[in-house]
Formats: sequence, C-alpha cells, structure tokens
Amino acid sequence: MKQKKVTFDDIAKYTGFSKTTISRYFNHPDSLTVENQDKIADALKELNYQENKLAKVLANGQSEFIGVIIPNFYLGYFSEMLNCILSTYEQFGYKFLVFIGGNNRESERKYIGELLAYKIEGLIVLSHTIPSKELASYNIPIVAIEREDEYVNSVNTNNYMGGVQATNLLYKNNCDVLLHINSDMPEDIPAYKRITGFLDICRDHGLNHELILRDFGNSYSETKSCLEEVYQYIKEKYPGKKKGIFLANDTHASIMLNLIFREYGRLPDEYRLVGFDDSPIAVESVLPISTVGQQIDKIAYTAVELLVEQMNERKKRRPQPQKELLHKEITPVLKLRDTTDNP
Amino acid sequence: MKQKKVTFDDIAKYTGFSKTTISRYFNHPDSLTVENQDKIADALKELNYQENKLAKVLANGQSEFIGVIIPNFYLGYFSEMLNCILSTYEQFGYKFLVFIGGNNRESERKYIGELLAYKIEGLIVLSHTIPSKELASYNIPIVAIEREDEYVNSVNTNNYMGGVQATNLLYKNNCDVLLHINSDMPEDIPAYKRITGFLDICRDHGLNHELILRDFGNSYSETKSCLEEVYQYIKEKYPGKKKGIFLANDTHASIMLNLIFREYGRLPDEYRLVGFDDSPIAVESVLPISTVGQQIDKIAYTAVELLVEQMNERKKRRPQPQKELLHKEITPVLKLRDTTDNP
DNA sequence: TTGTACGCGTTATCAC
DNA sequence: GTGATAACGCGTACAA
Repeated sequence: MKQKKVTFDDIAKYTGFSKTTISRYFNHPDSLTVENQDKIADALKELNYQENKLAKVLANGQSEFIGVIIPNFYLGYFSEMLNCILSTYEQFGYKFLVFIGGNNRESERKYIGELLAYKIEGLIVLSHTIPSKELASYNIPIVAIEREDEYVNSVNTNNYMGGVQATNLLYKNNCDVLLHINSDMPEDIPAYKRITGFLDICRDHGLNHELILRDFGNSYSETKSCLEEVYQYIKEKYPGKKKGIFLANDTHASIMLNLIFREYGRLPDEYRLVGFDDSPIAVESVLPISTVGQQIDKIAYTAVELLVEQMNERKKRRPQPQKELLHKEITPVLKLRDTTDNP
Repeated sequence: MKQKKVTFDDIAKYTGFSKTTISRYFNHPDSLTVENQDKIADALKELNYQENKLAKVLANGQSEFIGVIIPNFYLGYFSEMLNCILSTYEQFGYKFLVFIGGNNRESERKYIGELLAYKIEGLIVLSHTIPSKELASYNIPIVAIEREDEYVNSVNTNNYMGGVQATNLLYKNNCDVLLHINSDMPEDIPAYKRITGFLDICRDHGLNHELILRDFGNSYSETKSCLEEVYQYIKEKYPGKKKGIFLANDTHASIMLNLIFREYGRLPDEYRLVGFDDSPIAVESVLPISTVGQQIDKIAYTAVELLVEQMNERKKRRPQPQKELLHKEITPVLKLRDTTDNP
C-alpha cells in the first residue's frame, strides 16, 4: 500500500556510490566532483526522492523545531504575535510546534513534555502560568515574551516607556483628569511597568489622576460588561471634566470607544483615549485609536533571533553556558490617531 | 555538556529487563506483570526518563503530525480557525506544523516539501494557491477548508445556504434594494455559492438588487479605501432608498458600518447590514453586526476528524483506498444582532 | 574524493 | 511474560 520510500540506500545502489556519498551530496556537496553531483542529482529526480528529516534528527540531534506556548487567541495581540513568529521561518528555517496553553498549568506542563519528546531545540513562552524558575529547569534555550522572566531570557516591550508615552500624550491633551484602567497584576509581570510609568508621570506633573484596577475575565463579553461598569463609574465621578483614559490594550480601548460612540455618536471633547499594543482592532475600530504601538514583528523577530543564538551556541563542540540572562526591551512607538489631539 | 539522555537501554540495564520489555511497558503494559510494571515505573522516575518521539516515529512511521497551510492572518477568520484547529489536540492528540502561505505558490510548495520531510500524516489546507489536483498528487490524506476542492476532501460552510439566509434577512427587513459586495472569485471556490444564493433569492422574490464585485487587495487599508469608494457609489446611486447590504465578511461589514457611523453617528434606518463569518470583529464592532455565522469550531473539528479517519485507515494492515471524496458542509447559523431588524 | 561500520532511540518479529 | 535481533533512514568517525 504505502509506496515504499526511496532512501539513501536506493540512491546509492542506483548510482553505484555508497550511502555516505549520498549523505555528503546533501551536507558537503563541495566534497564531490561536479559530475558526480550531477549523477546523484539525476538519480534523485529519477527515483523521486523525498527527504526524511526525522531520520536526520535522530542521527544528528537537530530537530529545527521551536516550541511555542500561547495562552489564547482572545486578544488579537497573540495571533498577531504568532503570525510574526511563524513568519520568521523564511529567515531562520525553524519550524514551530504551537500549543494553546489555556491558562491551565497542568496542561502546559503536559505540552512542554510533548515538545521535549519531539526534541525541540528551543522554546518561546507567552503564557504565564508556569513560573520562569520551573521553565529554566528544563534546561533548554528559552525566550519569554511579556511575562514574568526572572530566570529566563526574554523580549519585552519597554513597558515603562509605553506608560510614560501614553500618559504624556494625555497630559498634553490638557485633560482634567487622567485615568488608567488595567488589571491588578503581580509586579513581576513586565506589563506592570505601564502602571508605574503612568503613576510616575502623573506625580511628576502633579496631575489629577486615578488608577482603576479590575478583573476583566477571560472573554469579550466579560470584559465588556466590566468596562461598562467602569464607564458608568467614570461618568458619574467626573462629570463635565475632560477625561484622558489610558487603557490596558486596544481591545479595551475599542470597547470603551464603542460605549462612548453609542452614547454620543462621536468622540466628544470630554474624552481622550489611548490604547496599548497597536493590534488590528486599533485601526479597525470605528475611530482609529491612538495607541502605544508594540512592535510585534520586531519582538517576534528578536525573540526568535535570541533563541537561535543560544541554540547555535549549543551546537558548538565546546558550548559556553550562557553567562547571564538577556532581557531585551523593544521600544514602543506611539501611534497618533483619532482618539487624541495630536501635535 | 548536553546531559546524555536516558534511553530504553539505560532503563533495561537499571531494571534488569530487556529494551523490548521497556518498550512493551509503554505500548502494551498489560503484557507485563503488575509488579514488573511498578519496577519499571520506579526506574523511570529514578532515571528521569524523557521519551523521544522522533525515534518512535522513525521506528513505526507515525509522526502524529498534521501539517497546516494558512494563507495569512489578515482576516480574523483564519486565526480563529487556527485556534480551533490547534485546540483539537486535546481530542485527537495530533500536533500541528503550521505554515503561512502568503499567497505564493512556490513558497507553499516548499512548505509542503518541508511538511512531507517531517512525515506529516495528513494535511489541512486553507490557502488556495495550489490547485487541488496537485495537492491530491502528494498522495497523503488531505482536507481542504473553504477552497477549491475538486480532487481533495473538504469541509466547507454551506455557502449557498449562508447567502440565502443573509439575503432573506435583508428581504424581510423591507429593503428597497439589496446589494451584495464581494470579490470577483472563480466559480469553483466554495464561497462563490454565497453569490449564487444571493442572486437566486433576489430573483425568486423579484427584488431590486445589485451585485458589486471589486478587488479588495490584501491589506486593511486597501480594503478600506475600496469600500469607501463603494460606499460613495451606493450613496449616490440609491439616495433615500433603504439599502440592505450583504458583505463578503465581517471585516468588510465592520468597515462599512464604521463609514456609516462616522457620517451619521449611528446606523440610520436607510442601511441594513449583514456580514459573514461571525469572526470576533462582528461582536467587537461599534454596533454588534448581524452575520452569517460560520461555525468555525465545528468546521475545524470536522476537518481534523475527517483527516484522522483517513490517517487511521492507512494504519490498518490492509488499508482500503478511499472510495470517493468527501465534501462535508457545515450549516451556517444566522446571528441576529444590531445591524438588522430582527423578528 | 569515496567507502566501511557503527550509532541515534524506538518498534516489530520471532523465538523461548 | 520476556528477550534477542533486525529494522527505521541518516550522520559521522575513521579508513582507504
């Protein structure tokens, strides 16, 4: 039934060479005469050879696999990131084995087990259920993206700068009160620095401000109803004031904008909004949303690049264990759009 | 450096059994005495054994890999679909090797080559650059989703019914004129039937209607400017008429809705909109968009299920070649939301 | 420049 | 119930 696959042996017999020479044809073609190269090339066509990378991996230990663990696809941010990660295939040639963590630590452990069984050379982690200390114990190259990263390498947006940028923008918009709406997260999560940035700027300028922390749940509808509550709260607490709102991400910003639009039919002067991420929804919203642009493509590329460096180091005859952890920061870019007054 | 891995050999020596028995412990545990099972189980803990699936694959030929080729992540539809596909891991245990096709036939051929090299057991194709005849020639189980599928199995939304549902809804909304805005696609693409459905219903009821075909490009901005042009066209051609617009997908519907909102601050009685897909944006839009809901989770599940059946067939000692191609259709579900008048 | 022989970690086929 | 041995397809000393 299953047509027997053509192997190096078949090619060897067909051409009269040995398996080794066939192998060399692929890995060190220069060590063959040009004519012999052609002979083999012809044989490959004739026999319709189909390479078997798994056998290769078993022999040389290099799977060219990178594992990826993503928490969910609820925020456009993650699918965008995955998109960018997958796109690095053209640059680096690594294939990606992707798992959706789903905020379940046991599942994620199981997934990591699977990934290790497939001999991944490195791991990119975006979910945050497993502590970085445990991740580090797996003893394979790891890069974390926007999560607690004490014991592993990471690539993050410069969140503090992002918070500062957003807050400064709202400040320059002459708002009467600045509001930052976010989740109540642990301080070791990189995104926490957005809050710090917000608070620092407000205090530096002596601005009237409020930090509003809520649990937004795990679905759009939960998030929406939570933001509706917050919207009412703000409306009642600051009537007539010009409110500059800095939201945790663009999805939140979009929801808030929609609430306002459905009340006013436009964005009144009383509200100014800034989102975070520059995910697709920021542009696709009823009014293009000003946002702190995470350079997702750059983050993804940097993460893979960082991982590849470490993986390459391990392939050397005398690998140097990594001296110190790398925590790269990517500068966010403020995207001035239509939910703020721009210079 | 790289800690030597623990193999069946090590476990065998440690326990005094042979490699074979260790293998059996994993594959036919019942054939061991319970006490021997425990012995081995203990040894696994002691030695901290980490399985190697690649070696397993080489030996038994079953990679548990499914290849996936997706055109892009521009439409939320695809990331949603990928999400649902990846989520079937819990059900079927297959891992997914994902490539972004990017509308480039040569790239996609290269990707398929890679996938074959990794001994994928089956392939799910969402991109449409490679003709199904060529796909079929690779001689591995294939399921296509929403693309030309003459020579391969497929799972599609019942597009005709979707077109009918949308059109009927607009008809019942007492619109003066029904408009369907779509791309000018080949007739062998499943989505073409949405157009057929639209036209059939319009003709059946003798409705005033127009089919507007455009090239919407490959990015949000291109799509947006194209739809702006269409919007102007419609406005001038049908002033004062109640226009029922059936759009190609929710992204288009959202753009159109935003154009209207930015002019009126609301959805005036003059417009009724229906999208397609029920992708996240339909809900996240300024006004929740009525849409023909593709049951993406169901499509993904059905596709994987169909693939698994074929892959299992091939694993039998005497596999039956597939008698006839399967083209499954998933019934769409009309989502009545706020861009139409609903019963 | 080319070939021999063995190893990679697991499964499958016989035996006992 | 258990074990020896030969695959699986390719890489890599080492030798020639």
